[in-house]
Parts: sequence; C-alpha cells; structure tokens
Amino acid sequence: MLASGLKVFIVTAQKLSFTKAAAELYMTQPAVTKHIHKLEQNLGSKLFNRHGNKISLTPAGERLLQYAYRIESLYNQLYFDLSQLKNEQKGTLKIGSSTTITQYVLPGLLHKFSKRYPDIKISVMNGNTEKIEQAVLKNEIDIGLIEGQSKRSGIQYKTFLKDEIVLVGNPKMTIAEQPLDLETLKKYPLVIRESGSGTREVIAYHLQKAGYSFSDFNIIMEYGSTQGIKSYLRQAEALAFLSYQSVKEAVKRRDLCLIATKDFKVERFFNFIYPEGSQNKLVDLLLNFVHYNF
Amino acid sequence: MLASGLKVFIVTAQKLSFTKAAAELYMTQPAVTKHIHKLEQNLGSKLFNRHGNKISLTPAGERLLQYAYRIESLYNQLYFDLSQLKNEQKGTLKIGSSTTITQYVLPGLLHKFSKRYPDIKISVMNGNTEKIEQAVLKNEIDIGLIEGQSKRSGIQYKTFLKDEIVLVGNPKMTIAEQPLDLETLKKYPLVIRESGSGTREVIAYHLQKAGYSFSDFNIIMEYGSTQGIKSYLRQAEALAFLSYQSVKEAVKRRDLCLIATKDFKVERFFNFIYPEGSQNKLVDLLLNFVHYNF
DNA sequence: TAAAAATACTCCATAGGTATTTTAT
DNA sequence: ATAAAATACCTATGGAGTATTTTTA
Repeated sequence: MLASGLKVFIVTAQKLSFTKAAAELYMTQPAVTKHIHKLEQNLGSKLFNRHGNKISLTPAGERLLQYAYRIESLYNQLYFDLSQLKNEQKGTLKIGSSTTITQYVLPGLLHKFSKRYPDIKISVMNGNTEKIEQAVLKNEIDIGLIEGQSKRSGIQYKTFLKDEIVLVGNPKMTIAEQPLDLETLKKYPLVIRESGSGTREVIAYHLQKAGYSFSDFNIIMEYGSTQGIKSYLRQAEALAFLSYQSVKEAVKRRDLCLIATKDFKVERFFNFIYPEGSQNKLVDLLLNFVHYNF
Repeated sequence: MLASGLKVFIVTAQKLSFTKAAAELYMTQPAVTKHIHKLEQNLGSKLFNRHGNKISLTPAGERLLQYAYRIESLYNQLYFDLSQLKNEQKGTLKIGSSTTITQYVLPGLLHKFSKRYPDIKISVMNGNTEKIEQAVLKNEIDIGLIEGQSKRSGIQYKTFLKDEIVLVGNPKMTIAEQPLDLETLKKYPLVIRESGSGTREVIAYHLQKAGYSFSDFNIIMEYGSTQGIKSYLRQAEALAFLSYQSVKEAVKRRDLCLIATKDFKVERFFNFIYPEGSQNKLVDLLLNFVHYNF
C-alpha cells in the first residue's frame, strides 16, 4: 500500500543497485529503472548518480530516502492502528540493535514478545551503536537497542536493562574463595575484547579510574568476539571481563564460572532509542511489554 | 504524488460526500467510489458508514484520516526540501487561524511572507481556537495561529504578537481628556462581543478581577462581529472594548479613536501552535520569517 | 569483455469515464 | 420523487514483462 515507487526507491537506495533491488523486489531490472526514472521526473530531481555500472545517492536522493522511511513507518503504524480497532495486533516493527544485545538479549526478548503478539512482524537490523543511532535519526528503523547512552539530540533514550561487566573463567580453575582484588588479578592470564569494542572501552575507563591500565595485567590475548572468548575460556585456564548478559546462560550451565571481584564494579545500562516525539504505537507496545515483563 | 487514493480519501472525508469530493477533485463520482472501495479492501476496514445518501467516517476512517494528513504533510515537506536543494523555495504550507487573527493580522503577515517566498503556496483554514487546536492535533494543518494559549498537551505554543484589549469610540464623541476609569465608563453606552467570543471572555475575566461585571455597565448591544461593531461605532455614539489588532487601521484612518483607560489593562498574546516535535522545515521557515520581520 | 543500466516493444491490469440502477428519505 | 451511492461496461494509460542495446570499468 506504500506508494510502490517509494518502496522500490528505498530498496534501490539500500542496495545501491537496480539489479539487486529488482531481485529483492521480485521484479525485473527495467521495471526498477522505470520506477526510479518516474520518481526523478515527478520530483524534478536526479536521485542517483550513475557512474557507469555503479550508482550512488545524490543529495536529493538522500533527502527522499529519509522521507520515504518516515512515510513507510507511517503506513506500518496505520496498519497496526487499524488492526487494533479489530482487536487484532498485526503490524511490522523495524528494530535495530547493537552486537551484544542482538546476540544475547534480543533473542529472548523477541521470543516472548512474538509469543504474546504473534502477528507483529519484526525486522531486525544489526550494527554498532553509532550505526543504530544514525538509523534512528534517518528513520530507517522505528526503535533501536544500544549499550550505554551518548545522549545525542533528536533521540529519546530509555533504559531497559542493567548490565554489568563481570569476571569469568573456566570452572575448573582454582581461584581463591574470597573476592579477587585487582592486585591479585595481575597474577592470572586475562583475555580482553579488541580495541574499539564498547565493552573494552568501559573496562578501560573504570580501570583508569582505579589507577590501573591494561598494561598492568597479564593480558594473553585480545579477541574480536565475545562468543570466541567464551569458547576459549571453556578450554583454557584464563579469565576475562565480559558483559553479564553475554555469559549468564553459560554460567548457569556451568560452562563458565563467575568470579567475585572486590574493588572493581562496572555497571552500564542498555537503552531503547527512538526519534524524539515519535508517538509510534508499535514502539509504545514494545516499551510497555518490556517494562512489564523484564 | 501523494498516493492518489489517499488524496481522494482526504477530500471525501472532509466533504462527507462522494459527489462533492468528485467535483472538488475534477473527477466523476464513480471514480471516487472506486478509490474508496479499493482503499477499504486494501486496508480490510470499512472507512465510511453509508446511511442512504449520507455518509460518515467509521472509527477506522477517522484513524486513516489522521495518518493521511501526516503523510500528505510529509510529501509537502519533501517537495519543499528538494526545492531548497535547487535553491528554490517551493512548497505548500497549510495554516489554520482563529477569527480575529484571520481578519486583522494574517493578511498583512501573509502578504509580506508571499512577497519574500512567492513560490510557497499557502492554504488557510479558518475556525475558532478550539477547532484550530483540533486541526493541529489531527495533523490537518501544519501550523495554527490562535489568541491566548490553553497549553494543551501534544501542542507546542510560541508567542508571536502582543495584543491588547482597548477601548474605542466614535472620534466625534466628547470624552474627558484624562484617562477613563471604570467608574466613569459606567456612564457611556457600551457595545460588546457576543457570548462565546474569546475577546469577550478575556474582558469578562479582567472585569471580574477588578470587582465589576458586565451588568454594572450600560451595555446597549451585544454583537457577533468585530467588523460590525466597528461599523456601528462609526455611526453611533458608543464605546467598545476590542482587540487592538482589529482596530489599529481604523484608528490610524481616524474612523475610530482610542480612549485611554486608567484602571483596566488587558494584554493577551497571539500564538503559533504546531505539533510537538514536528520538525517541519516549512513551519520553521514561517516562524523565522515572523521572528525577524515583526 | 563483462556487468549493469538504459531502451524498445508488447501486454495486460486498472484508473477513469459514461450510462444506468439501486437505495433511502 | 429526488439525490446520492453503487454497479456495469468501455477505453486508454501506464506498470511490468522479454529482448536487446548501450555504457564504462
């Protein structure tokens, strides 16, 4: 029901290829070409630069894309609104979520949400915090889930889950009964996330505040995947600082064990983000659901 | 470019008549009927109740109308945005304005605005404050101009002009040189606006605060039109409390004269209203223009 | 020369029109 | 009986397809 030209444009702008957009839309490349030409004619602006077999968005195309997302979202909200009038709950919600949340929190959340609202289709886009915030600002997604909060203007932040950076290790390891302090931790081999990871950033920040730096510790590896670190710890005798949300299942299964710390506690919050003043009923539905079920 | 079905729906919902909508849209009644039927089919909801030869909006129709207005406004904003990229200033702005402002303030404002931005089309809807606020909430208009401010949620208020309720009379009348106090005013024949008028309300409120009521005065007429009162005063020897904005031209022409008052001063402010968090560039353009030119 | 966009053409679905019927006051 | 919406039927525009050509990296 979204004016078909706009849908074609959105997909083409995402794929930056008429041919690939055509495939995604189950139509032919000439049909896509014609839609874009017609849009360009109606709007009186070129939407794509054609450099031979590559295309890119013109400034006008960038503008149109944002409006197209907003219009698409309005149609989605409309369908949901009308379905509510019929005592149904049908709709489409576009979510973006940063890596850790996508892997460890969102699956459980969406499972419950979908059980409660089986007729609400969810589309999840993954990316780092920066990308998700951009996507919210561009109206590419209705709602985002990110770690931490950068308080950017135009975006509404809403905390929904407390996370904690915890120290974990192989359950077979012999660790002192009493909580570890940072001084003692120096003796143990430590694995940390790669440079650029949000988890690593927040650890570095708190270590610094406590008067330490990574170089004070016995860091045997930097690794670019939480999942990879967990696999490693199950085999090797090493410790790692990881997000509690990412290890709690493994801890429950006794694949990993939590190690109490004495002078190191890092809390952070996962946040919903959505455009300021958006008034999106589907977003409200999700926020309420999470509020009452988590 | 707005999906044609939506445009047809909007007009039909406004006229509450397929036939009249058809006339407005320069199409035939069967064409309108078919558009509505198709919309109803696509959305899976009846949009109009048909009671014989009258139609009314169903709840689903009411919902759709609001979304349709928002989508229409987005298209208008899009056109404006794209025209700005071409260093033009083309667009369509939908304004609503309450009676006094429509008659005495808006014409001058729009004249200057249109001279500065000749390619921005303006559509003005007239109504009382309540109706204009509703229209903003329903997204029927992009921006409204009203007298006073009721601070309703979902609406952003922005003062743009100070108005004052002043005492005016026929220039030929002999009035004491020094400012009139309310006690002296009792001697003069007075004309006031009809019950329900915003101007009258605010006068009543201030009189009450000063310990008076209308019954204390020599009210010879209640009249439902500011213009009518002014015409009357030019012929009869009577006084009236009117909005300064509505009499200043007549005062300048010496058709009416201002009478200074001593213990009675009523200020009120004209306000722009628009949906909270709207981010409408055409609205911003108008607000800026007024800010720098008035 | 290979990959992608543009063009030429054909076909059919549908938006819109005219003429008429149904419906409810 | 009248005024408005619904229906039937026809036409023409344009959206989508196939086949082919053009473009440039």
